[in-house]
Amino acid sequence: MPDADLDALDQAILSRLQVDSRTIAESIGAQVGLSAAAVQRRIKRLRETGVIAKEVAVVEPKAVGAHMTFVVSVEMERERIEVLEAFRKQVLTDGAVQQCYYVTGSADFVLVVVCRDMTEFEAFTRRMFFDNGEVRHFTTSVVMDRVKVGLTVPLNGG
Amino acid sequence: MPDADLDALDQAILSRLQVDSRTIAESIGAQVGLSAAAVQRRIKRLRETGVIAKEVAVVEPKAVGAHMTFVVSVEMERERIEVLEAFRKQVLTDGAVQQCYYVTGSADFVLVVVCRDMTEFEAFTRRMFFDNGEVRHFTTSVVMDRVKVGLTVPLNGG
DNA sequence: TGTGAAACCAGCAGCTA
DNA sequence: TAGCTGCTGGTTTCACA
Repeated sequence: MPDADLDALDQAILSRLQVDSRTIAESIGAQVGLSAAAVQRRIKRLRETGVIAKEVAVVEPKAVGAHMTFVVSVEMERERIEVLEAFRKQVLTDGAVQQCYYVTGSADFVLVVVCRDMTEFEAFTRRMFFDNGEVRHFTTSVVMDRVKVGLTVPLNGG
Repeated sequence: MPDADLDALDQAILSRLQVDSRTIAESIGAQVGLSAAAVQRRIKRLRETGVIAKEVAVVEPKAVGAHMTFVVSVEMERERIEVLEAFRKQVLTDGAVQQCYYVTGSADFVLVVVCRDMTEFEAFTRRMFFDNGEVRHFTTSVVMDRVKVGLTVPLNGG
């Protein structure tokens, strides 16, 4: 559902909801010059058309004992479609993988991985890379600071 | 606020809210064996203690014309604290930067950047890298597929 | 815009560790 | 005692006409 052409009002609504999805319609309406009901109608439409993909709670990793984050670049042995597909599936089912991007360049995949500690990360690398004959090489970067973390998308009128 | 020791009930609640923050308390309660009021109390506490950092709407990038995603590794000229701090600030204010991690290894920062098209990305690299004398080198990977994108944190009882 | 339904929130009492 | 539960009434927010 690409480009569900959104007017400035929709964009203003989205820019609020991207920051705080609990903002009540009345408050948004006051800001953008719309009645609460009108705002709710637009939000409903944004949900139905898939512009708003989902609404989620963001959990502070440290608060649940997930103290370490890693950025891992992965290079596959061969770029056969089956190999890539199998790796995709593995990634999707593994809870430690927060994000995975299939990219151009020297690496094939870039992963963001969240673990309790180094031991857990080692277990992760074993099940994901060493036990997988199709992984040629991987490079780990330890995250020292999560400078900016979000899924916010730039909106022209944002 | 590290390790606000959460029991299995809290974890079960979080695992639902991480996927869909609009899940109503009654539904969660039915699943975990708790009254709606009790669930609401716990959610409130999780918000107040910062375990739930925020609740956000996730916007489908393509739906708002953001068709391209990039993973960019950045190496700074010198690792002086001022230089790093200045870069941090720039990152935080730039809407195209969705995520930024300060990492160990050959790169200093890893960015996830979202743009409408290549032209916009070129403008981004100019203002962020070329106009910044402290950036020694950067490497761009174009994202072909966002295999897995989220901020979900693994919960032991998840 | 307004009305009905639904979800959330605060106060109270009882139970358990 | 402290903390948590379930219950209930009052309020806010939402959804639909």
